[in-house]
Amino acid sequence: MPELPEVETLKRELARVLVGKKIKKVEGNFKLDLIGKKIVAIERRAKILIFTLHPPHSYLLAHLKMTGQLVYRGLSSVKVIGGHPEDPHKYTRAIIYFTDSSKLLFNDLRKFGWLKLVKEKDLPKYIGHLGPEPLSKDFTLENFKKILARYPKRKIKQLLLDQSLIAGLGNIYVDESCFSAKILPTRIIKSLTPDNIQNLHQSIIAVLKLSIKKKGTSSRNYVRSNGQPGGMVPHLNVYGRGKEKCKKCGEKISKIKLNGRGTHFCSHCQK
DNA sequence: GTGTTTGTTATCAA
DNA sequence: CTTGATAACAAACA
Repeated sequence: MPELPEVETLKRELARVLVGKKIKKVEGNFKLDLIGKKIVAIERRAKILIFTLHPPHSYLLAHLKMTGQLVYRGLSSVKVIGGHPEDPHKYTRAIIYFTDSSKLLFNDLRKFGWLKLVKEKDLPKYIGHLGPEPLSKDFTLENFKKILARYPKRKIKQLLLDQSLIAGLGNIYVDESCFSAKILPTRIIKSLTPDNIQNLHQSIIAVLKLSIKKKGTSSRNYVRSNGQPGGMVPHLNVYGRGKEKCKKCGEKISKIKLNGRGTHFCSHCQK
């Protein structure tokens, strides 16, 4: 599940290799009129990648949803037995070729992800409703408190998943942030103490930063731009660890459904 | 055949 | 306006 750290990893890796490249050809079903356009910058907003193009005033947006991958295949002439992991396959939905013969593959097993060519004036439709970036200076403790105060009756997990309030968290990092803050994801917001809120604010930032450092969580489909997995899985405390032992106290990790989402926590460490 | 996996949006209900 | 629930999208996996 590509969430903020995974998309940020892709942004950084792809920016290094794609900025300055000109598009030669596009294959796939997304009807992208990109031929002759040049990538001049790559940004991220929430879980959306934004490729700034030249000529100006148009952008290529990418959302990987649950199983999308963006894999870059450079100029390596190395032959790999059985084929490169980055080569096109059954789930390759689009390929963008560059004039230097390198290419970018968009793979997506479940077809929820998308690529879109968007004019500048239409950008707000895709990113205008999003809340603050948790790793930006907009995400202050005061700001976070104000957001929470608006929805006193929600469960904290539900609020953290709402992209219009805080941008970029998904199921993995919400569960991990709650563990790190020692609060249950089921807690009603108005029951949270100032200490709880401060811990949660710091935990969100710390968990996201650690995952970016480890290049993201590859528990399912996510891979880095080179096709390799990220290194965050060994650092997860609760997500995907139902029935395993808590690393801190040894208690069995609980797994429940909360608002239709698999939700993981330690009932001893989190209150 | 059944349930589970999850990002996002739409829709309906209270 | 808030909130909660459900469906829709799709395909693999146990």
